[in-house]
Amino acid sequence: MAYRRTAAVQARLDAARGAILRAAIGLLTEHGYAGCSVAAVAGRAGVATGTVYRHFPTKAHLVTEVFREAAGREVAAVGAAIRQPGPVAGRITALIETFAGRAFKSPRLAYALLAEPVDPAVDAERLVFRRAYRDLVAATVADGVATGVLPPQNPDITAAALVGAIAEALVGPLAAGAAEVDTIPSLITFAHRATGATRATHA
Amino acid sequence: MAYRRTAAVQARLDAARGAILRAAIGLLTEHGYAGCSVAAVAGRAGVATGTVYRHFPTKAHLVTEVFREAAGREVAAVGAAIRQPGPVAGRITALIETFAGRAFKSPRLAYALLAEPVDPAVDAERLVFRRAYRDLVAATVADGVATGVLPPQNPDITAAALVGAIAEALVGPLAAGAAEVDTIPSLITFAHRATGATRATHA
DNA sequence: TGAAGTTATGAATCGTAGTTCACTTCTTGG
DNA sequence: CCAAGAAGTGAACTACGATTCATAACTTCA
Repeated sequence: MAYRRTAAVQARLDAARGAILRAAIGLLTEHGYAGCSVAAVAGRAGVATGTVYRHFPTKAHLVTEVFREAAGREVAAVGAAIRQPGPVAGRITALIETFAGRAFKSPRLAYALLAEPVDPAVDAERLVFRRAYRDLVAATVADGVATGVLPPQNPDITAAALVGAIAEALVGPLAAGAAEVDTIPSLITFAHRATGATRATHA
Repeated sequence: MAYRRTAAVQARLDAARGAILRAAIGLLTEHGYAGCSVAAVAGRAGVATGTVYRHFPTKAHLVTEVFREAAGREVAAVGAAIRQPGPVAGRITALIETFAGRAFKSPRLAYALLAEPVDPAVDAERLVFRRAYRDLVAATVADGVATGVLPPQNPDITAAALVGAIAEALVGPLAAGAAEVDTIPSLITFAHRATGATRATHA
Protein backbone atom coordinates (compact mmCIF):
# COMPACT_ATOMS: atom_id res chain seq x y z
CA MET A 1 0.00 0.00 0.00
CA ALA A 2 1.41 3.31 -1.06
CA TYR A 3 -1.34 5.72 -0.21
CA ARG A 4 -3.31 6.35 2.91
CA ARG A 5 -5.70 9.23 3.56
CA THR A 6 -3.87 11.67 5.85
CA ALA A 7 -5.38 14.27 8.14
CA ALA A 8 -4.50 17.00 5.68
CA VAL A 9 -6.33 15.27 2.85
CA GLN A 10 -9.29 14.57 5.07
CA ALA A 11 -9.40 18.22 5.99
CA ARG A 12 -9.42 19.18 2.34
CA LEU A 13 -12.20 16.70 1.64
CA ASP A 14 -14.22 18.08 4.49
CA ALA A 15 -13.64 21.58 3.25
CA ALA A 16 -14.80 20.66 -0.23
CA ARG A 17 -17.92 19.02 1.13
CA GLY A 18 -18.60 22.10 3.17
CA ALA A 19 -18.04 24.35 0.20
CA ILE A 20 -20.54 22.36 -1.85
CA LEU A 21 -23.10 22.56 0.91
CA ARG A 22 -22.55 26.26 1.38
CA ALA A 23 -22.80 26.88 -2.33
CA ALA A 24 -26.08 25.02 -2.46
CA ILE A 25 -27.46 26.90 0.53
CA GLY A 26 -26.44 30.16 -1.09
CA LEU A 27 -28.19 29.25 -4.32
CA LEU A 28 -31.24 28.12 -2.42
CA THR A 29 -31.31 31.38 -0.51
CA GLU A 30 -30.97 33.47 -3.64
CA HIS A 31 -32.84 31.53 -6.28
CA GLY A 32 -34.70 28.69 -4.65
CA TYR A 33 -34.56 25.12 -5.86
CA ALA A 34 -34.58 26.17 -9.47
CA GLY A 35 -31.08 27.56 -8.99
CA CYS A 36 -29.80 24.39 -7.38
CA SER A 37 -28.85 22.28 -10.37
CA VAL A 38 -25.85 20.12 -9.72
CA ALA A 39 -23.91 22.04 -12.33
CA ALA A 40 -24.69 25.38 -10.71
CA VAL A 41 -23.81 24.13 -7.25
CA ALA A 42 -20.54 22.71 -8.51
CA GLY A 43 -19.73 25.91 -10.35
CA ARG A 44 -20.35 28.05 -7.30
CA ALA A 45 -18.36 25.72 -5.09
CA GLY A 46 -15.49 25.81 -7.55
CA VAL A 47 -15.47 22.11 -8.32
CA ALA A 48 -16.50 19.91 -11.24
CA THR A 49 -19.93 18.34 -11.36
CA GLY A 50 -18.44 14.91 -10.90
CA THR A 51 -16.87 16.02 -7.65
CA VAL A 52 -20.26 16.66 -6.16
CA TYR A 53 -20.91 12.95 -6.56
CA ARG A 54 -17.81 12.11 -4.59
CA HIS A 55 -19.47 13.72 -1.58
CA PHE A 56 -23.17 13.02 -2.12
CA PRO A 57 -24.52 9.83 -3.65
CA THR A 58 -27.40 11.59 -5.43
CA LYS A 59 -28.76 15.03 -5.81
CA ALA A 60 -31.62 14.15 -3.51
CA HIS A 61 -29.13 13.45 -0.73
CA LEU A 62 -27.47 16.80 -1.31
CA VAL A 63 -30.68 18.76 -1.40
CA THR A 64 -32.03 16.97 1.62
CA GLU A 65 -28.96 17.85 3.61
CA VAL A 66 -29.13 21.43 2.38
CA PHE A 67 -32.73 21.66 3.45
CA ARG A 68 -31.98 20.12 6.81
CA GLU A 69 -29.13 22.52 7.44
CA ALA A 70 -31.06 25.62 6.42
CA ALA A 71 -34.18 24.54 8.26
CA GLY A 72 -32.15 23.65 11.32
CA ARG A 73 -30.85 27.18 11.55
CA GLU A 74 -34.38 28.55 11.46
CA VAL A 75 -35.64 26.17 14.08
CA ALA A 76 -32.65 26.95 16.27
CA ALA A 77 -33.26 30.68 16.02
CA VAL A 78 -36.95 30.35 16.77
CA GLY A 79 -36.22 27.86 19.52
CA ALA A 80 -33.84 30.26 21.20
CA ALA A 81 -36.45 33.00 21.03
CA ILE A 82 -39.28 30.91 22.41
CA ARG A 83 -37.20 29.43 25.19
CA GLN A 84 -36.42 32.82 26.72
CA PRO A 85 -37.71 32.93 30.30
CA GLY A 86 -40.86 34.94 30.82
CA PRO A 87 -44.60 34.71 30.46
CA VAL A 88 -46.07 32.43 27.83
CA ALA A 89 -47.68 35.25 25.88
CA GLY A 90 -44.38 37.04 25.59
CA ARG A 91 -42.70 33.91 24.32
CA ILE A 92 -45.36 33.51 21.67
CA THR A 93 -44.78 37.08 20.63
CA ALA A 94 -41.07 36.36 20.38
CA LEU A 95 -41.79 33.28 18.31
CA ILE A 96 -43.72 35.20 15.73
CA GLU A 97 -41.35 38.13 15.61
CA THR A 98 -38.38 35.84 15.12
CA PHE A 99 -40.06 33.60 12.60
CA ALA A 100 -41.52 36.41 10.55
CA GLY A 101 -38.55 38.71 10.90
CA ARG A 102 -36.20 36.08 9.53
CA ALA A 103 -38.62 35.20 6.77
CA PHE A 104 -38.77 38.80 5.62
CA LYS A 105 -35.00 39.06 5.68
CA SER A 106 -34.57 36.01 3.43
CA PRO A 107 -37.87 35.72 1.57
CA ARG A 108 -36.57 33.41 -1.12
CA LEU A 109 -35.25 30.99 1.46
CA ALA A 110 -38.39 31.21 3.53
CA TYR A 111 -40.48 30.37 0.52
CA ALA A 112 -38.18 27.49 -0.37
CA LEU A 113 -38.42 26.06 3.13
CA LEU A 114 -42.11 26.59 3.58
CA ALA A 115 -43.76 26.06 0.27
CA GLU A 116 -41.67 25.78 -2.87
CA PRO A 117 -42.36 22.74 -5.01
CA VAL A 118 -39.59 20.18 -4.67
CA ASP A 119 -38.52 16.63 -4.94
CA PRO A 120 -40.79 14.38 -2.87
CA ALA A 121 -37.73 13.21 -0.96
CA VAL A 122 -37.24 16.72 0.33
CA ASP A 123 -40.92 17.11 0.99
CA ALA A 124 -40.62 14.49 3.69
CA GLU A 125 -37.91 16.60 5.24
CA ARG A 126 -40.24 19.55 5.13
CA LEU A 127 -42.70 17.66 7.28
CA VAL A 128 -39.93 17.06 9.79
CA PHE A 129 -39.12 20.74 9.69
CA ARG A 130 -42.68 21.74 10.38
CA ARG A 131 -42.98 19.18 13.09
CA ALA A 132 -39.93 20.68 14.77
CA TYR A 133 -41.67 24.04 14.84
CA ARG A 134 -44.82 22.41 16.03
CA ASP A 135 -43.05 20.65 18.87
CA LEU A 136 -41.42 23.89 19.90
CA VAL A 137 -44.73 25.68 20.00
CA ALA A 138 -46.53 22.75 21.54
CA ALA A 139 -44.10 22.68 24.43
CA THR A 140 -44.79 26.32 25.16
CA VAL A 141 -48.52 25.88 24.87
CA ALA A 142 -48.42 22.83 27.12
CA ASP A 143 -46.43 24.86 29.58
CA GLY A 144 -49.09 27.57 29.53
CA VAL A 145 -51.86 25.04 30.00
CA ALA A 146 -50.03 23.38 32.88
CA THR A 147 -49.50 26.66 34.70
CA GLY A 148 -53.06 27.70 34.05
CA VAL A 149 -52.39 30.83 32.00
CA LEU A 150 -53.88 29.11 28.96
CA PRO A 151 -57.17 27.24 28.84
CA PRO A 152 -57.19 23.46 28.37
CA GLN A 153 -56.48 22.44 24.77
CA ASN A 154 -54.63 19.90 22.65
CA PRO A 155 -51.20 21.54 22.43
CA ASP A 156 -50.20 19.63 19.33
CA ILE A 157 -53.16 20.79 17.33
CA THR A 158 -52.95 24.34 18.59
CA ALA A 159 -49.29 24.32 17.67
CA ALA A 160 -49.88 22.91 14.21
CA ALA A 161 -52.58 25.46 13.61
CA LEU A 162 -50.38 28.30 14.80
CA VAL A 163 -47.49 27.24 12.61
CA GLY A 164 -49.84 26.99 9.68
CA ALA A 165 -51.37 30.34 10.46
CA ILE A 166 -48.01 32.04 10.55
CA ALA A 167 -46.78 30.33 7.42
CA GLU A 168 -49.92 31.04 5.46
CA ALA A 169 -50.10 34.65 6.52
CA LEU A 170 -46.50 35.06 5.36
CA VAL A 171 -46.52 33.09 2.12
CA GLY A 172 -48.81 35.56 0.39
CA PRO A 173 -46.69 38.59 1.27
CA LEU A 174 -43.51 36.67 0.54
CA ALA A 175 -44.74 35.69 -2.90
CA ALA A 176 -45.89 39.24 -3.56
CA GLY A 177 -42.55 40.58 -2.40
CA ALA A 178 -43.91 43.33 -0.19
CA ALA A 179 -45.26 42.80 3.28
CA GLU A 180 -47.99 44.79 4.92
CA VAL A 181 -46.68 46.54 7.99
CA ASP A 182 -49.75 45.31 9.74
CA THR A 183 -49.00 41.64 9.27
CA ILE A 184 -46.79 40.89 12.24
CA PRO A 185 -48.74 42.73 14.96
CA SER A 186 -51.98 41.29 13.66
CA LEU A 187 -50.52 37.82 13.73
CA ILE A 188 -49.38 38.31 17.29
CA THR A 189 -52.83 39.38 18.37
CA PHE A 190 -54.29 36.43 16.53
CA ALA A 191 -51.93 34.02 18.22
CA HIS A 192 -52.71 35.36 21.67
CA ARG A 193 -56.42 35.05 21.08
CA ALA A 194 -55.99 31.63 19.51
CA THR A 195 -54.05 30.19 22.41
CA GLY A 196 -56.42 31.78 24.88
CA ALA A 197 -53.84 34.05 26.45
CA THR A 198 -55.70 36.78 28.30
CA ARG A 199 -54.85 40.45 27.96
CA ALA A 200 -53.70 40.43 31.57
CA THR A 201 -51.07 37.87 30.66
CA HIS A 202 -49.31 40.15 28.19
CA ALA A 203 -46.48 42.64 28.81
CA MET B 1 -64.65 25.64 -49.09
CA ALA B 2 -65.67 22.03 -48.59
CA TYR B 3 -65.61 21.62 -44.86
CA ARG B 4 -67.02 23.62 -42.05
CA ARG B 5 -67.18 22.62 -38.40
CA THR B 6 -70.74 21.55 -37.69
CA ALA B 7 -72.53 21.48 -34.37
CA ALA B 8 -72.11 17.72 -34.17
CA VAL B 9 -68.38 17.95 -34.63
CA GLN B 10 -68.14 20.77 -32.15
CA ALA B 11 -70.04 18.66 -29.66
CA ARG B 12 -67.63 15.80 -30.16
CA LEU B 13 -64.70 18.16 -29.71
CA ASP B 14 -66.18 19.50 -26.53
CA ALA B 15 -66.81 15.99 -25.30
CA ALA B 16 -63.22 15.01 -25.97
CA ARG B 17 -61.94 18.07 -24.16
CA GLY B 18 -64.17 17.25 -21.24
CA ALA B 19 -63.03 13.65 -21.21
CA ILE B 20 -59.41 14.75 -21.09
CA LEU B 21 -60.13 17.12 -18.26
CA ARG B 22 -62.07 14.51 -16.35
CA ALA B 23 -59.35 11.93 -16.87
CA ALA B 24 -56.78 14.34 -15.51
CA ILE B 25 -58.92 15.19 -12.49
CA GLY B 26 -59.40 11.51 -11.82
CA LEU B 27 -55.68 10.85 -11.97
CA LEU B 28 -54.99 13.84 -9.76
CA THR B 29 -57.53 12.60 -7.24
CA GLU B 30 -56.09 9.13 -7.19
CA HIS B 31 -52.38 9.61 -7.68
CA GLY B 32 -51.58 13.30 -7.47
CA TYR B 33 -49.53 15.14 -10.01
CA ALA B 34 -47.15 12.24 -10.42
CA GLY B 35 -49.94 10.33 -12.13
CA CYS B 36 -50.76 13.15 -14.48
CA SER B 37 -48.30 12.59 -17.31
CA VAL B 38 -49.73 13.52 -20.67
CA ALA B 39 -49.52 9.91 -21.77
CA ALA B 40 -51.48 8.71 -18.74
CA VAL B 41 -54.13 11.37 -19.14
CA ALA B 42 -54.53 10.55 -22.81
CA GLY B 43 -54.71 6.86 -22.08
CA ARG B 44 -57.40 7.30 -19.46
CA ALA B 45 -59.36 9.65 -21.70
CA GLY B 46 -59.18 7.15 -24.54
CA VAL B 47 -57.30 9.38 -26.94
CA ALA B 48 -53.76 9.59 -28.27
CA THR B 49 -51.21 11.84 -26.63
CA GLY B 50 -51.16 14.13 -29.61
CA THR B 51 -54.87 14.72 -29.23
CA VAL B 52 -54.32 16.28 -25.86
CA TYR B 53 -52.37 18.99 -27.62
CA ARG B 54 -55.27 19.75 -29.89
CA HIS B 55 -57.19 20.90 -26.84
CA PHE B 56 -54.49 22.32 -24.59
CA PRO B 57 -51.47 24.21 -25.89
CA THR B 58 -49.16 22.86 -23.20
CA LYS B 59 -49.29 20.56 -20.26
CA ALA B 60 -49.10 23.55 -17.95
CA HIS B 61 -52.34 24.86 -19.44
CA LEU B 62 -54.00 21.51 -18.91
CA VAL B 63 -52.83 21.10 -15.36
CA THR B 64 -53.72 24.66 -14.51
CA GLU B 65 -57.24 24.13 -15.73
CA VAL B 66 -57.47 20.86 -13.87
CA PHE B 67 -56.35 22.55 -10.71
CA ARG B 68 -58.77 25.41 -11.19
CA GLU B 69 -61.66 23.06 -11.75
CA ALA B 70 -60.89 20.84 -8.78
CA ALA B 71 -60.15 23.77 -6.51
CA GLY B 72 -63.29 25.53 -7.66
CA ARG B 73 -65.41 22.63 -6.51
CA GLU B 74 -63.83 22.76 -3.07
CA VAL B 75 -64.27 26.49 -2.74
CA ALA B 76 -67.86 26.20 -3.88
CA ALA B 77 -68.63 23.53 -1.30
CA VAL B 78 -67.00 25.45 1.49
CA GLY B 79 -68.63 28.66 0.32
CA ALA B 80 -72.04 27.07 0.43
CA ALA B 81 -71.40 25.85 3.95
CA ILE B 82 -70.12 29.15 5.27
CA ARG B 83 -72.88 31.16 3.68
CA GLN B 84 -75.63 29.33 5.50
CA PRO B 85 -77.64 31.76 7.59
CA GLY B 86 -76.93 31.67 11.29
CA PRO B 87 -74.47 32.88 13.91
CA VAL B 88 -70.89 33.54 12.90
CA ALA B 89 -69.49 30.87 15.19
CA GLY B 90 -71.74 28.26 13.66
CA ARG B 91 -70.65 29.23 10.17
CA ILE B 92 -67.03 28.89 11.16
CA THR B 93 -67.80 25.45 12.51
CA ALA B 94 -69.45 24.57 9.22
CA LEU B 95 -66.43 25.87 7.32
CA ILE B 96 -64.05 23.61 9.14
CA GLU B 97 -66.30 20.58 9.05
CA THR B 98 -66.83 20.94 5.34
CA PHE B 99 -63.22 21.68 4.52
CA ALA B 100 -61.80 18.93 6.67
CA GLY B 101 -64.53 16.44 5.88
CA ARG B 102 -63.92 16.74 2.17
CA ALA B 103 -60.19 16.59 2.65
CA PHE B 104 -60.45 13.33 4.53
CA LYS B 105 -62.72 11.90 1.87
CA SER B 106 -60.22 12.65 -0.91
CA PRO B 107 -56.90 12.88 0.86
CA ARG B 108 -54.80 12.55 -2.26
CA LEU B 109 -56.64 15.39 -3.92
CA ALA B 110 -56.52 17.53 -0.81
CA TYR B 111 -52.80 17.08 -0.61
CA ALA B 112 -52.42 17.89 -4.29
CA LEU B 113 -54.42 21.08 -3.94
CA LEU B 114 -52.88 22.21 -0.69
CA ALA B 115 -49.27 21.21 -0.72
CA GLU B 116 -47.99 18.85 -3.39
CA PRO B 117 -44.94 20.08 -5.26
CA VAL B 118 -45.88 21.17 -8.77
CA ASP B 119 -45.04 23.26 -11.74
CA PRO B 120 -44.56 26.91 -10.74
CA ALA B 121 -47.32 27.83 -13.17
CA VAL B 122 -49.77 25.87 -11.08
CA ASP B 123 -48.34 27.23 -7.91
CA ALA B 124 -49.63 30.65 -8.89
CA GLU B 125 -53.05 29.09 -9.23
CA ARG B 126 -52.68 27.66 -5.77
CA LEU B 127 -52.27 31.16 -4.39
CA VAL B 128 -55.53 32.12 -6.11
CA PHE B 129 -57.16 29.08 -4.58
CA ARG B 130 -56.02 29.97 -1.10
CA ARG B 131 -57.02 33.55 -1.58
CA ALA B 132 -60.51 32.41 -2.50
CA TYR B 133 -60.74 30.57 0.79
CA ARG B 134 -59.31 33.55 2.57
CA ASP B 135 -61.84 35.91 1.06
CA LEU B 136 -64.64 33.58 2.00
CA VAL B 137 -63.48 33.45 5.60
CA ALA B 138 -62.61 37.13 5.69
CA ALA B 139 -66.14 38.04 4.68
CA THR B 140 -67.55 36.03 7.55
CA VAL B 141 -65.09 37.46 10.04
CA ALA B 142 -65.79 40.99 8.81
CA ASP B 143 -69.45 40.27 9.25
CA GLY B 144 -68.83 39.16 12.81
CA VAL B 145 -66.77 42.24 13.57
CA ALA B 146 -69.40 44.53 12.06
CA THR B 147 -72.19 43.00 14.13
CA GLY B 148 -70.07 43.06 17.25
CA VAL B 149 -69.97 39.33 17.94
CA LEU B 150 -66.25 39.31 17.18
CA PRO B 151 -63.67 41.74 18.54
CA PRO B 152 -62.03 44.26 16.18
CA GLN B 153 -59.37 42.66 13.97
CA ASN B 154 -57.95 42.64 10.47
CA PRO B 155 -60.26 40.12 8.79
CA ASP B 156 -57.82 39.38 5.98
CA ILE B 157 -55.06 38.37 8.31
CA THR B 158 -57.33 36.42 10.59
CA ALA B 159 -58.70 34.65 7.55
CA ALA B 160 -55.26 33.86 6.15
CA ALA B 161 -54.17 32.55 9.51
CA LEU B 162 -57.27 30.41 9.85
CA VAL B 163 -56.88 28.91 6.40
CA GLY B 164 -53.24 28.18 7.15
CA ALA B 165 -54.13 26.70 10.49
CA ILE B 166 -56.66 24.36 8.98
CA ALA B 167 -54.40 23.36 6.11
CA GLU B 168 -51.42 22.75 8.34
CA ALA B 169 -53.35 20.77 10.89
CA LEU B 170 -54.62 18.58 8.07
CA VAL B 171 -51.49 18.11 5.98
CA GLY B 172 -49.77 16.07 8.63
CA PRO B 173 -52.66 13.63 9.06
CA LEU B 174 -53.22 13.54 5.31
CA ALA B 175 -49.60 12.68 4.65
CA ALA B 176 -49.67 10.07 7.39
CA GLY B 177 -52.89 8.61 6.01
CA ALA B 178 -54.73 8.35 9.29
CA ALA B 179 -56.42 11.23 11.04
CA GLU B 180 -56.78 11.65 14.74
CA VAL B 181 -60.43 11.73 15.71
CA ASP B 182 -59.60 14.70 17.84
CA THR B 183 -58.41 16.89 14.99
CA ILE B 184 -61.63 18.43 13.77
CA PRO B 185 -63.22 19.32 17.12
CA SER B 186 -59.92 20.73 18.33
CA LEU B 187 -59.62 22.82 15.21
CA ILE B 188 -63.11 24.17 15.71
CA THR B 189 -62.35 25.19 19.25
CA PHE B 190 -59.13 26.77 18.08
CA ALA B 191 -60.93 28.73 15.40
CA HIS B 192 -63.53 30.03 17.79
CA ARG B 193 -60.92 31.18 20.24
CA ALA B 194 -58.80 32.63 17.43
CA THR B 195 -61.57 34.72 15.98
CA GLY B 196 -62.66 35.81 19.45
CA ALA B 197 -66.06 34.19 19.28
CA THR B 198 -67.32 33.92 22.83
CA ARG B 199 -68.82 30.76 24.26
CA ALA B 200 -72.17 32.55 24.42
CA THR B 201 -72.06 32.99 20.66
CA HIS B 202 -71.98 29.27 19.92
CA ALA B 203 -74.88 26.90 19.47
C1' DT C 1 -68.09 10.90 -55.35
C1' DG C 2 -64.09 13.65 -54.66
C1' DA C 3 -61.59 17.76 -53.60
C1' DA C 4 -60.65 20.66 -49.69
C1' DG C 5 -60.02 20.96 -45.29
C1' DT C 6 -59.99 19.17 -40.38
C1' DT C 7 -59.08 16.11 -36.74
C1' DA C 8 -56.66 12.06 -34.68
C1' DT C 9 -52.70 9.39 -34.20
C1' DG C 10 -48.45 7.77 -31.90
C1' DA C 11 -43.77 7.06 -33.07
C1' DA C 12 -39.98 10.00 -33.29
C1' DT C 13 -37.84 14.09 -31.59
C1' DC C 14 -36.23 17.33 -28.29
C1' DG C 15 -34.62 19.41 -23.99
C1' DT C 16 -33.29 19.05 -19.63
C1' DA C 17 -31.04 17.60 -15.84
C1' DG C 18 -29.00 13.91 -13.18
C1' DT C 19 -25.48 10.55 -13.39
C1' DT C 20 -21.45 7.98 -14.98
C1' DC C 21 -16.70 6.92 -16.19
C1' DA C 22 -12.30 6.87 -18.71
C1' DC C 23 -8.81 9.74 -17.95
C1' DT C 24 -5.83 13.14 -15.62
C1' DT C 25 -3.83 14.95 -11.58
C1' DC C 26 -2.41 14.47 -7.06
C1' DT C 27 -0.80 12.05 -2.65
C1' DT C 28 1.50 8.66 -0.10
C1' DG C 29 5.11 5.62 1.63
C1' DG C 30 9.05 2.91 0.43
C1' DC D 1 11.76 9.05 -7.71
C1' DC D 2 8.28 5.68 -8.43
C1' DA D 3 4.52 2.43 -8.03
C1' DA D 4 -0.04 2.13 -5.94
C1' DG D 5 -3.90 4.05 -5.22
C1' DA D 6 -7.20 8.11 -4.40
C1' DA D 7 -9.39 12.26 -5.70
C1' DG D 8 -10.87 15.45 -9.39
C1' DT D 9 -12.52 16.31 -13.93
C1' DG D 10 -16.04 17.29 -17.47
C1' DA D 11 -17.60 15.42 -21.66
C1' DA D 12 -20.62 11.86 -22.77
C1' DC D 13 -24.43 9.09 -21.46
C1' DT D 14 -29.16 8.32 -19.82
C1' DA D 15 -33.75 8.57 -18.35
C1' DC D 16 -37.78 10.81 -18.62
C1' DG D 17 -41.59 13.07 -20.18
C1' DA D 18 -43.19 17.00 -22.90
C1' DT D 19 -43.83 18.24 -27.56
C1' DT D 20 -43.93 17.77 -32.58
C1' DC D 21 -45.24 16.26 -37.13
C1' DA D 22 -45.83 13.27 -41.12
C1' DT D 23 -49.47 10.42 -41.96
C1' DA D 24 -54.02 8.38 -41.81
C1' DA D 25 -58.85 8.81 -41.02
C1' DC D 26 -62.69 11.46 -41.16
C1' DT D 27 -66.22 15.47 -42.58
C1' DT D 28 -68.21 18.56 -45.38
C1' DC D 29 -70.41 20.17 -49.42
C1' DA D 30 -70.55 21.09 -54.44
